[in-house]
Amino acid sequence: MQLHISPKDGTPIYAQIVGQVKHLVAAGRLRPHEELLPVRTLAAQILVNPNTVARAYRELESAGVVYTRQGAGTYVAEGGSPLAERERLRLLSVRADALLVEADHLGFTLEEAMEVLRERDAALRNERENSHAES
Amino acid sequence: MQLHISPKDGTPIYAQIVGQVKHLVAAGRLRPHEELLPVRTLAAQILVNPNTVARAYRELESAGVVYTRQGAGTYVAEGGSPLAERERLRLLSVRADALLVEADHLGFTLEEAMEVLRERDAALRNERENSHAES
DNA sequence: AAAATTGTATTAGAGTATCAGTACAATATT
DNA sequence: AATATTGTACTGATACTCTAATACAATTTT
Repeated sequence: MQLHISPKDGTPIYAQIVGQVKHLVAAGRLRPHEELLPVRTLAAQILVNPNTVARAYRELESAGVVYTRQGAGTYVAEGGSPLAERERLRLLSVRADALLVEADHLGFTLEEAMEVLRERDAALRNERENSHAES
Repeated sequence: MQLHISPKDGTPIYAQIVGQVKHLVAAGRLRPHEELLPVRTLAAQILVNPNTVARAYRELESAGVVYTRQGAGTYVAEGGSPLAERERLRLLSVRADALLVEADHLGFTLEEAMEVLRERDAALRNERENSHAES
């Protein structure tokens, strides 16, 4: 599991871990039920305190991205989180609004924004293909 | 200018102001060259320190959303910011990635995510229409 | 059963962000 | 020119975030 941490990036280390793991899961580089590195191992690898990794794992569990079994390990959860439809839509709308406001401000049309979205989606899917090929 | 501030929302007051003004501009409720409320007036309206509003206005100016003339006032800027194409694309891609990762995790397909995006865009445009009708 | 490995809990400290108080500078208005 | 109105700069107090240190609990392995 390759994580790239920038201690002085402004964004907290634990948040960087959360974001990158989410991205890895979305990209399929981490498959359901696959075990994440133990907190101490990952902590040693990226040179931070184990608690920092533990916090990231806790947040990921809250988000439904992973599940943990104390003494055993932390594993990638399967399927989407079982949230109510209304809540799923609300969460996605927040991101959509952010994208639209940013796009408008940057002078992109809706069509252009959607084109960018398609391209980024293709990039994500490409990562997924590569990761399957590797393993 | 109607702003809804939640002092204990977790997100800083100045950030709430920034976000809502950006949204208002994107929705056309604030037109180019329109004057924002003076820092003291808005501060009194939402019951915060003028400095907090001033900070928000400063951030908005850095973002190219408004321009300020000391002694005169703060006004909505026109057009998109004159950023390099590469930078514009990068900024939008950040939002797009966030949307896609979230969508994947929530179990939305790309098509569904794009549909949500269209709906939210329609909602934004609707706000715009209403604000024009009002004024 | 013992030891090793894993996640968890609690506490504390350093740093930073947030906001308020006050005084200042530039522009507009009278 | 004088006054009022606007944004700005500086300082400081408080609260909170982030990280680390240490000890604990549950599970797996030997």
